Amino acid sequence: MTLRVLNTLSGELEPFEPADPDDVLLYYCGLTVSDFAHLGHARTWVHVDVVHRWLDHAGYDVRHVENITDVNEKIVARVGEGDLGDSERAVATTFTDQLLADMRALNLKRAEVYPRVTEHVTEIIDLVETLIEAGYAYETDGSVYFDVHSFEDYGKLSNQTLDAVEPQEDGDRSEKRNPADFALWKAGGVDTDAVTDHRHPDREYDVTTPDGETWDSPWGEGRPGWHIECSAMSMTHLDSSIDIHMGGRDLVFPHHENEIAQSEAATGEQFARYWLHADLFQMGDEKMSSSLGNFVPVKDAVPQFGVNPLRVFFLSASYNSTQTYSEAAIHEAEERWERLHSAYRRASEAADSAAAHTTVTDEDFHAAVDDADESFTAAMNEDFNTREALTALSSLASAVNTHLDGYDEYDYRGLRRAIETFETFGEDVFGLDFTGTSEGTATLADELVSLVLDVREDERSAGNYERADQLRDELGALGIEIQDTDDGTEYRL
RNA sequence: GCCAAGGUGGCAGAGUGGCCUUACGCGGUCGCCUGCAGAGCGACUACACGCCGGUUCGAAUCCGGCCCUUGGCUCCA
Repeated sequence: MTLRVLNTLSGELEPFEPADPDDVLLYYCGLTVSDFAHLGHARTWVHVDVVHRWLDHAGYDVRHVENITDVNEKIVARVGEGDLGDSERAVATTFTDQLLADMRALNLKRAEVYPRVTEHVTEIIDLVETLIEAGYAYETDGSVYFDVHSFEDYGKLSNQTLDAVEPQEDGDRSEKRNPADFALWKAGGVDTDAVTDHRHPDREYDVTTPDGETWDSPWGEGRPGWHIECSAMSMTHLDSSIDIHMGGRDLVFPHHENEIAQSEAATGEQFARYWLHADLFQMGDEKMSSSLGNFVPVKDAVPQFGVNPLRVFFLSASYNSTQTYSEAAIHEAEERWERLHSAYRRASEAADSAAAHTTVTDEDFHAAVDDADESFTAAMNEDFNTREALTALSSLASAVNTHLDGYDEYDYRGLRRAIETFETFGEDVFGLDFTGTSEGTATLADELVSLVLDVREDERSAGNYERADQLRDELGALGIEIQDTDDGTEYRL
């Protein structure tokens, strides 16, 4: 059972073998904090999270680093907008705080560190100096550019040749030797044209011409280029050569291509051995993106749909295929989640009931649990096929229900195995919350509902079904669904 | 134009040569169960694989060509 992953570098499925057999160094290209995170980001996060969790499950010690880009013209563009903040750093902090809150809400495993560009300018400058000394970069008028012609392998990730890239004329930065050269360090302050471009025509700003932050460097006052930060932070917090580098497919070129060029030019080592790219999330027939303004923010979606349904929704398509937003699809995922959760609860209650015996053995049940276990593992090992893995969990739910419906006395060991499988794969690997008691509010509300249910039960016993149904309908109108079972009436919000 | 991913049943979405799985789920139909409903179980429905050729005893799955969609081509997860 070896893990195979689709490496963008080769375009092929490759056996996964970390440099150190016990550890995995994982870097995920995080966000530029210039807006609220949306479901497209959330989808990638959840998949990165599951990769992390699966590697944990496989016994690796995962060192996971995730950067936050807090220096960018788009951030500066929002200075003075509403309560976002009155400086680049303040705006970045506003969105960073929300981003981390969104991640917690999505039940993502924490990265080891969330490094920020503003905290790594020293390392960035050191890396740029190394590149200049090695002849891979040149300085012009206080700006420093990477000379793509000096790096032989340029284009190996996106499978493009310089000839294909070069015709894309840049225009404004004429001090570059070649159009494809990219900035490592930019002289002066923010690009005011870029800031203006990113301002929203319908929004009001307290500051008309905001400044971005600048730093001293050997080439004078300036700002770091976009790509250099990830190289610097990956090397600082992990190593000069790491195992996995992940990100959205839209980053393959130029961002990741440039990261490879500058990193490998500087160190002479392979920057990352496996490049995994999550495909994009679509809104209708175009991608969901901040710049297109067609996005659903995470902070709105989590309360609306719930974290478990959202995670199931994202995992119901594999990370390297596109997925399209639709409320109907998310509601379907919610039903799927409910089915899994309800089977888990039934198994737990049955295992604790007097009807469960260690002397009862349902061979079919055991075989189904074995099968779910093997299928889940095989699916995940084949490039994290979460959809197939989800299928295995559905089968497990069916197996539990079939057993409980078919037997009057229950197979205790079988139930325990099913429960453990749900917990291992559903909770630990997929990050679903099976054990949490819905919202964990065993309060006055619960007692009141119980009271109403008792009254309803009395009416039912007396044959007053009209009255009983009326109570059920009225509870339903309040958002409380009830369900009569052999073991009494259950309800959920 | 170049690079990349993809085109599968009403929807959504796995499957990469012959257990075809018409996977799993949603939807729909019918049974069981239930006072009813819901949930659950069982059965059925949908016998699909962009188009045209080719390889093969046999292809959704391999090869060639074409059409279309999405993404990237220096703001992008």
